[in-house]
Amino acid sequence: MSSADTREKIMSAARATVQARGYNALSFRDLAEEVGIKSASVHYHFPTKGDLGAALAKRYTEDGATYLSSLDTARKDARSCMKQYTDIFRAALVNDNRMCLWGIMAAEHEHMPPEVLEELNRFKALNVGWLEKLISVDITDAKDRKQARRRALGIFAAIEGAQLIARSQNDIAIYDQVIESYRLAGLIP
Amino acid sequence: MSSADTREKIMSAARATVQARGYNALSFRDLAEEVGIKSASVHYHFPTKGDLGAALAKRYTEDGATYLSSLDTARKDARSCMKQYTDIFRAALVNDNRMCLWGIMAAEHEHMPPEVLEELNRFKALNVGWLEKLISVDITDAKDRKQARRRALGIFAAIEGAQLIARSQNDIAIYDQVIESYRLAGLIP
DNA sequence: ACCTGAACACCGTTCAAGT
DNA sequence: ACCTGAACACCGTTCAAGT
Repeated sequence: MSSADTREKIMSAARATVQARGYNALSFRDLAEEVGIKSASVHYHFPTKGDLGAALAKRYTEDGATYLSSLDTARKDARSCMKQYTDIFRAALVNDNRMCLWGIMAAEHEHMPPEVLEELNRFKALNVGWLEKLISVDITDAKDRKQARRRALGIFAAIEGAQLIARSQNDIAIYDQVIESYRLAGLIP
Repeated sequence: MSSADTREKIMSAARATVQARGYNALSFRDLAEEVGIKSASVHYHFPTKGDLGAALAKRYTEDGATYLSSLDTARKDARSCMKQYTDIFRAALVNDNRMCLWGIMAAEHEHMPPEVLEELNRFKALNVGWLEKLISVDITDAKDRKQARRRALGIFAAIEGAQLIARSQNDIAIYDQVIESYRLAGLIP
């Protein structure tokens, strides 16, 4: 088996664990056993836990960018597009009550080395940028543009919060209800 | 020094640490040193880390209930009341970028023993109940009432998300902007 | 009643040693 | 290039022993 394969196996096992139980719960020994090597060998691929965390966050942003750009936003109305978006976070909950990597790592913010925090910011910017574009399709006024940016930030924060509260009760219905309340209130299309 | 004093000192030191760095970062050895006893002695007061966590969550709910009932909601308009509420979460951020105990423990949900999860639900119910009351002062229609409950849940989730995103960048201005975007969008009064 | 030292199985990390 | 065993200082927890 090539080194690239081992590296990939480490990353995918680690990502699943972090989304399910958090960065702090990630153990190099458990990870090694899952992959079939010794814990010291994990350090060959990722010198420190922070390096692994940064690689996970970077990959997560890349995957997110690929997925968002694959969404068909041109021929759909804003509401359908927003549903596609909120369904991403919904899928994580359906998948064994997992959480968005950004959300869980942001909550563990104090344990994150600077490289990870930088990657988290990139992920956030990617999402807020996508949302801003979605909600400002027919905005031309400069003041409205600035408000759209902040609205997009608010939408991202609110969706992360919805995931957090639904996950804390392991109840997908709560996520759906909260998202619907955002729509009824006018926060999201 | 009485045992009650030691117990209180353990709890207040632990609460500060959890709000700043999370439940997982809480170390019985560090805690013991801060309080001036040995780590084995902490176990005398709180047999397991889960017991300590549950005690923290319970106290947090009690303190929250006391504070919320102290707020003057009778003679103020809804918007002023809501500002008093969002300022609670703002204060945690101002206090060394700390987070609401509910938010950080909800994110660490997988490490929480059942007693803690129960307490977290009580805290959430307390807050959602207070918010529901606030936003439904002049609602009589039954269908609107049900919507008010879900809206209150959404507001709580959105505020937790706002705290999470602001904290991840250690930037109180982000919190203010996101809260303002909620108000402009019509999610909160 | 309250505290302690010592032990246990865990953790991330390092490093010399293997192939 | 990739992996390993052994060691280090950490962790929560237990327990017999102290006062």
